[in-house]
Amino acid sequence: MNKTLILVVEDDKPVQNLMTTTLKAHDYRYLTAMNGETAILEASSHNPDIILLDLGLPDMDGIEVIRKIRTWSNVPIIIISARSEDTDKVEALDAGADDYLTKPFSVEELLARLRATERRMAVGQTEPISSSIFVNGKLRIDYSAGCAFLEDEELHLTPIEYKLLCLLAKNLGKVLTHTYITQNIWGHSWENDVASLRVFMATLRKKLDKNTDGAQYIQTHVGIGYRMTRIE
Amino acid sequence: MNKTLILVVEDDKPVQNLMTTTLKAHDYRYLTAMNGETAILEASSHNPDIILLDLGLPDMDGIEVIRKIRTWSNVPIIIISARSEDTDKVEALDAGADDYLTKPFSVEELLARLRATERRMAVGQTEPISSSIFVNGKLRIDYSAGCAFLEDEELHLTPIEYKLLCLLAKNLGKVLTHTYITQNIWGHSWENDVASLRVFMATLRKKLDKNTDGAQYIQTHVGIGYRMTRIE
DNA sequence: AATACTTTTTCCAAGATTTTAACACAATAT
DNA sequence: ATATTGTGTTAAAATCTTGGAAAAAGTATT
Repeated sequence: MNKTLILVVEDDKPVQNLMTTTLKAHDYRYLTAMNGETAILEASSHNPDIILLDLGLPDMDGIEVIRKIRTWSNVPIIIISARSEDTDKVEALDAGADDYLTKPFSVEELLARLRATERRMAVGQTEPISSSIFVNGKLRIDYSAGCAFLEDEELHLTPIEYKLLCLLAKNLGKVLTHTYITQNIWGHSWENDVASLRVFMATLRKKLDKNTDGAQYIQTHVGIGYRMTRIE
Repeated sequence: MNKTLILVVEDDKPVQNLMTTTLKAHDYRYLTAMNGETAILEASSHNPDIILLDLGLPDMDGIEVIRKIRTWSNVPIIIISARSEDTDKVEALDAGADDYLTKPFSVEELLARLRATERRMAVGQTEPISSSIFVNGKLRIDYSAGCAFLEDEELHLTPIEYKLLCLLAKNLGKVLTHTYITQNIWGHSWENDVASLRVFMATLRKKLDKNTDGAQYIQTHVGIGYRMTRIE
């Protein structure tokens, strides 16, 4: 097997150097990023095995970085942060982080946690090779960039429309119930949510089916819910 | 899915109580052990989903417990220890632990780490691809996608028709009484329901037997009910 | 504060599904 | 053979669901 590739996201140069020299000394390959945007870019283009992420980045909240990456990947993310409050840890872990270390951290502990993470990965070595780009017919979704295209033309989608589209795309071919969809988007399922859902479906369809000849991306299953069908 | 079962290994009664009441309040099932020997016994006999392990046990070193359990199981082990030295953490993690919390710990953090662990476990077990697909002759039902096919052509079924088809399919070869069927579909069994049932059977048959030469998926058993027969 | 944009609510015609009713025919019992 | 009961089929009626317009409410931006 190949050497483990680690993406180090840290804007403080000295700390970053400490980490990279340590990694190099212990036979890891690594990439670096100094801010959230490049972190997401590197993560989507190089598919690292593990990500070490500092929460205090200059351009965006680290939590947002976790959320973005989790939209397409299950790569282990270990947070390394100066914030030691419980609430910070809880928020990061619930956003999708796998582990949380507070600075100043012990290099030995970091290495041990890396080994533990590697060991765990080796167990379930299935890795469905999730790409950060989804394609179906003329529709294309770039999860890492957070935008969708219809034959090279970018779709202007509102946040909920985008979420909805991703949900349907991730379950291509499956019929999703109203309840499942509303649960995923609003976190609950009240009477009115289904009415809202219908409106969003209508606008989404208007945007999607604008350019396609007859093709129907979203199908209704009366009394059940909706699904995205495979095209071509 | 079932509630997560957690084995709590802790010899200090008050701490153990704190943990178990917390777990109970958050909808976990749990087992307890006060020493290493019973911990290993419980782990092997009940196959918990996660183990919370205190390193300071009366009868043996917690590290030994980790090693023993790791000889046969990859169950996630989260250490909860008073020892906060790096070397302790490194030793435990390298012995096979998945995470390490030092006392006194925040209950919220523990819960967040449990959620993170559960999430990680759930990743690997996504859809063994088959299992949720039923096949009989030219008929195919994809339960997880919620749709049915007759020789690659999708059947357009209303919710009740689909339910009915699934009910028959799941009891392939068995005769189902009218009462059993109506109970399953409407939750009750009134006089009129059997009349409705006949109508649904008719439409279902029309859709099913359209494409098959002579084959009869659904058989009538006069005075009793219906059954789906195995084809080919 | 004004503006643009997004989300939610309300409504109803159009559409789809389910139920009911009617009748011919098949099976069974007397 | 005849009566009785059960079944398949069709069509209309009743009911429920959906799409989309339009307005109201809520947010973000300038």
